[in-house]
Amino acid sequence: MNLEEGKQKFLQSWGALGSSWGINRTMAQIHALLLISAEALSADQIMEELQISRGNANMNIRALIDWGLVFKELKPGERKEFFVAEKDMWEVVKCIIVQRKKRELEPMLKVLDELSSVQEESKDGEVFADVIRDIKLFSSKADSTLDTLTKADSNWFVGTFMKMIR
Amino acid sequence: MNLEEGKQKFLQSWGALGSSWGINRTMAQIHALLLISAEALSADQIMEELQISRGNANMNIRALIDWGLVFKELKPGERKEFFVAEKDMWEVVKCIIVQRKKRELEPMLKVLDELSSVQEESKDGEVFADVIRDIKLFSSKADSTLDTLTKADSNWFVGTFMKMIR
DNA sequence: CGTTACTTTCATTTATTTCAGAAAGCTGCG
DNA sequence: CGCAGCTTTCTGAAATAAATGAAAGTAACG
Repeated sequence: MNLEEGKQKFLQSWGALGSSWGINRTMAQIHALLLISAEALSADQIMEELQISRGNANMNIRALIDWGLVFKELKPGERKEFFVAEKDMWEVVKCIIVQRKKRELEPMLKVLDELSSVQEESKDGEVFADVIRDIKLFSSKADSTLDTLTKADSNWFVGTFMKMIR
Repeated sequence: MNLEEGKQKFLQSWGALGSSWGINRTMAQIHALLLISAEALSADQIMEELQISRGNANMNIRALIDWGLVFKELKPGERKEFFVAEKDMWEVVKCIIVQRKKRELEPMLKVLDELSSVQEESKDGEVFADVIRDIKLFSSKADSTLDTLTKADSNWFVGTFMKMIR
């Protein structure tokens, strides 16, 4: 496989992976493209490379910047904006964890708290309370674990997990 | 909040969470409904409760069974099939991890292997190789970590993570 | 100022996903 | 058989999400 084929395949696969991770296909592809670019790219270069419209490119670049996965880079003497991706995989994963945690886990914990107040003396009521308690226990644990993870640096992560998995 | 309101809210929230996890809304709601039911439910009861069609119910129950999140239960003397959910949260999460790993991580690892063969003497070629190597490293680590996790039992998980996060 | 070189927004269009309901498949029983 | 009682599969319709392209907005520079 040559470099060009490899790049195409990578863009393709990263896009597919992204779409099952709450990141839309194009957003993931832009990220992939920037990941494997030696230089910062302009919006026009991204549009050209991925064959997408200006609007689409802009919106997704913006979203990636919000997530903290991509940064603006201004070249002296150029009026265009250029973009670079965060290339440290551990940082990338941390960003994604933070976003998903915020969007999913935290709202869920809030709902679970409300649901804990349900009290009813019946078989159904008991089962309900049990399930909610279990999920809450599990979610809080996940929440604090993720907090710790996202505060940790790469070496700590590698070290701890390596020990953990023997 | 009374039990009925609580149930509705739970069905609602679990459905929303599911849909950002590659599990479709209805599938997640059926799972939620079974989770909080003291008794096994029939397809008809599920249709009634969630106001969904027979076809929809059937397809999603089937999918849940495939995933290992729901089991058939045959009541003696009844021709209907009844369904119960796996209620141990740790088992539930393990199921989901296994499915997602199979659907996402493993294909990605395969692609990365192919992409490792790309060799080209240029700045771009170098960056590409570097990125692929990093992702591969990270993914393999994630892969073996998840393997260990899914083989572990609940107590081990709780213990290790509690230690890990102080 | 006003022109130029971009960036951002937004109403439409287009693609994807999900669902209801009809039709077809089983299974067991008389 | 053939009918009753369920389960499964399929297809077109409806809902949802994403992309386009043109118009509006901004900022640097003479």
